[in-house]
Amino acid sequence: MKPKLNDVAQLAGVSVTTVSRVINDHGYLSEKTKQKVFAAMRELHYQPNNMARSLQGKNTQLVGLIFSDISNPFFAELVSRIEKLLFAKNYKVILCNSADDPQKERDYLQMLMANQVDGIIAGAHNLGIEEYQQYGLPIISFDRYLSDNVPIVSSDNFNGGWLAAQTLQQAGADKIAIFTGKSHAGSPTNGRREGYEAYLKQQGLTPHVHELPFELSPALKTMEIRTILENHAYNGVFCSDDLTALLTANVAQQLKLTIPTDLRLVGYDGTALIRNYHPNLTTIEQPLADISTLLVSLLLQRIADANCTLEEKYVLPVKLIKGITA
Amino acid sequence: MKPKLNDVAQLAGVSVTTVSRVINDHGYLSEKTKQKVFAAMRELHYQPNNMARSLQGKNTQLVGLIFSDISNPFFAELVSRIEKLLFAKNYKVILCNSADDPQKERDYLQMLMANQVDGIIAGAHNLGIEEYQQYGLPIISFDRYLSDNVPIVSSDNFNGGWLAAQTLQQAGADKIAIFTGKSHAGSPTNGRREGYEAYLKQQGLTPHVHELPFELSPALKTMEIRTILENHAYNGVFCSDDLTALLTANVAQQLKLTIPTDLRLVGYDGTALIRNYHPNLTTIEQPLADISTLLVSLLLQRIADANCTLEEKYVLPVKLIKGITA
DNA sequence: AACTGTATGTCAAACGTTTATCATTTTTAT
DNA sequence: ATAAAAATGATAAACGTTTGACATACAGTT
Repeated sequence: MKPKLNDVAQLAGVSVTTVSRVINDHGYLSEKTKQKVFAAMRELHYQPNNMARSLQGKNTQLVGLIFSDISNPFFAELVSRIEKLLFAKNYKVILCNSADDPQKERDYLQMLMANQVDGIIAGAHNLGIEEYQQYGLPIISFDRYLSDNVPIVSSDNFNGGWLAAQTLQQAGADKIAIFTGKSHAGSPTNGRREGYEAYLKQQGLTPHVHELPFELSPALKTMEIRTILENHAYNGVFCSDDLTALLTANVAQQLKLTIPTDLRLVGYDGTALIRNYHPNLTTIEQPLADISTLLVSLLLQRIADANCTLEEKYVLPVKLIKGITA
Repeated sequence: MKPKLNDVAQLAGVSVTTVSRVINDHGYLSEKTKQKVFAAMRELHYQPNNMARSLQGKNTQLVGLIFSDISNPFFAELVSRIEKLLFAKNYKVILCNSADDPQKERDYLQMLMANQVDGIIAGAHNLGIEEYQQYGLPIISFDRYLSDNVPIVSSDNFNGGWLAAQTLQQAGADKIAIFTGKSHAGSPTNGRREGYEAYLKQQGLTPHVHELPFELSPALKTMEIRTILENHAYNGVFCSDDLTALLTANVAQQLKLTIPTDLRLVGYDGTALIRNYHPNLTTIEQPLADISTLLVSLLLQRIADANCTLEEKYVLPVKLIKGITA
């Protein structure tokens, strides 16, 4: 059996109370007993049972992370950063791939509650989940409206869309399309699209909006894109995420459209993966380091003081990454 | 406060015992009381406290996942799949990015123990961690030797290396290099390299091994690759992971080397990401679906019966994905 | 000698649940 | 009507830890 407090106490020749005091640094303790206790803990490879501790009212030091799917490099990088930051603060992370399935998301929420997580960071796609309100749990959202009093951290999507359109135009494009996800209220890609539309309108150009459902497989998406590019003589395309931009580049190559002479291309996200392995792609970078730092810091504030007042929205500036595609 | 068993009992007008029985489906229960209890649970949004349950000796239904870094798409996809499989079996996942830091890995292990995880799946890079043996916890390893009696699941690295070399040769290459990570005992990339060397030897060709340390940033790696390609007239390169293959393709483009006429290229991993967004890349696909299924299934076996005998090694077949780079 | 501060111990309650035991009541079958 | 089976309850112990109340012992100061 695993060693318990009692075993440590026996080996160290002290009482359980003393051992517990050592562990929690509580009350008077001599250096000598501390050392004895630590030695005993080491010898037995003792690990306090977190279940028992948190039953006592201690925090679980667990945080739930709900994202649609971390096999998407953007979320992978975000989750990786968040995990690192939280680990440094002595928190552990329970990972949830909600797969954009509201029921799964609901199940995950329940599960996280049952596991007594101290808080949740959510960046899932499902909107209007009333459950988020019910539990009085600290929650911070990335880029999605979940419910009132759940703060939202996001990049400046509007400005990003504007910047993308501007970049395309300045690179010589005048028939500029946007490939974006299905727009539903509260979705962040809306902001990107609005920024794009606003810029085009200001310049007297017509927006051309193509909605590619988020759930579409890359193969189907490729077909769609191919059809679109064949039927419209666009010379500039803004893709509201980098992966779609890669598909578009692939299609362009198939159609013998040279980038950036025939077709200019701007993506969105600018993960390390894209910057490192696709330095050619012009894209709008979301400040992932700042985003994750802010998400974590806000969550920890809420955990420390459930009633602390936070802003409703935190919008972080984006940055143009100049490649050669626009 | 959160509702507890007692509150549910009161509302349903039954005893705690009965509620507990309903929850655990234990003993005689009438349909009527069951419904009453379920209704009360719903009304209160009751969630059993998993901490308390597992203190009772119940499993925590928690599994620890230790990988070097999920911002690497390969691990992201693997972790994503594992999480989905485990969630379907009612397990939750605690994510650990060990960052290839032995101390962090050790800390994570401790932490997972303290959280009473039922088991661990590890694919971290650090070798010879004696801690793995100490705790009598079910562990399954991906592609790394951790300790005796920790089963290893991996793809057929040797055959993959062989296949890659063969593919390059059959595509017309005769000066074939390998770009691989630093080799240390127990590392899986060794197998890939050995397969590559074996094939070349069999064909009477000289192996050219270039070790690019795993920790190198993409920018530095790119420089290294550039130097290598400039100083050797290779017409075929096998990269022991797809990301390095992408870098090599980028460098080739800079050096005006046409792929596959001047330079043939084969990668390794074949994640969905690569297959979807880089269909041109010829690569060796690790069967991620099978790998994750097997990892999970072995772990669950070990959890169900700590003494069940498992093989030491499970080697899953790889598959050549024919792109146009070789 | 009396006091103070430091260091440890004993004991017990509490956290929320499970589970066993025993008891009681209701239902069903004969 | 009687026995067996089904349904529920009351009670308490257990899981491993924390924490408070209280007691005791010894060191160093006055």
